[in-house]
Amino acid sequence: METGLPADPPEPRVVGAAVARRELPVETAALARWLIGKGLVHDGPGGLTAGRIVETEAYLVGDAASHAFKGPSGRNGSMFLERGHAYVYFIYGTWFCMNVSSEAKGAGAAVLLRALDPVAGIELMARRRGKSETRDLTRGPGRLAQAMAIDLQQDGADLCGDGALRLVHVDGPLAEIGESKRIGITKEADRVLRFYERGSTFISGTKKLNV
DNA sequence: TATGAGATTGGCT
DNA sequence: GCCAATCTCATAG
Repeated sequence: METGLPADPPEPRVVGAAVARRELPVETAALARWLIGKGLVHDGPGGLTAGRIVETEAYLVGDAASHAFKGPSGRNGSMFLERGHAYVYFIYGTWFCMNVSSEAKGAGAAVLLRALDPVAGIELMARRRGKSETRDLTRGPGRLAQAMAIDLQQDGADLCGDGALRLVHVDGPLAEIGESKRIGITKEADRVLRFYERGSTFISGTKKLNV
């Protein structure tokens, strides 16, 4: 892999052009698909980390599997922000997961970021994760958040501004996108609302989920 | 006030 | 393949 590249690439692949809010598709599943291949940058503690989004899941309005299904609560408030804001939650007493809020203010829907392809700050990610295997740095929502230093401090952050955590455009060919059922849920388990970059080595779960 | 389930991961069998 | 770790919320008593 990557053996044909020059020894010292002059620029990272992240172009850095911020994603404007008006570019984001208004419907949640469309946003989940659109986010594949876009970049996530965090100018965080210890330095900058960035990755290409390669796996997402959509949690729609009126979706029984969504945290917003029963209305706003203390935890899920950021799901009700206008599209393009971060919704970060703490799960299983151990991990954080990051979502991008979708649709209109007050709607209550979001896209879960499940995996990244690391682009910048890989050594910093490895330190935060306590792991050296690049493939294990950002494969899965909990690992992704830990590698990018995303926690409740980023909950509610505007991802379309010039803040520390932001969405950006990335150079390169458009990814071929696969679809499947969502992972790890029991309600609405048959709905096809997971999107991923075909062939990426950073897809979470088993090989069957990357066809 | 108590209890159980949950959009996960890592370690052990 | 199984299970512990351990926070937040919803539901029940």
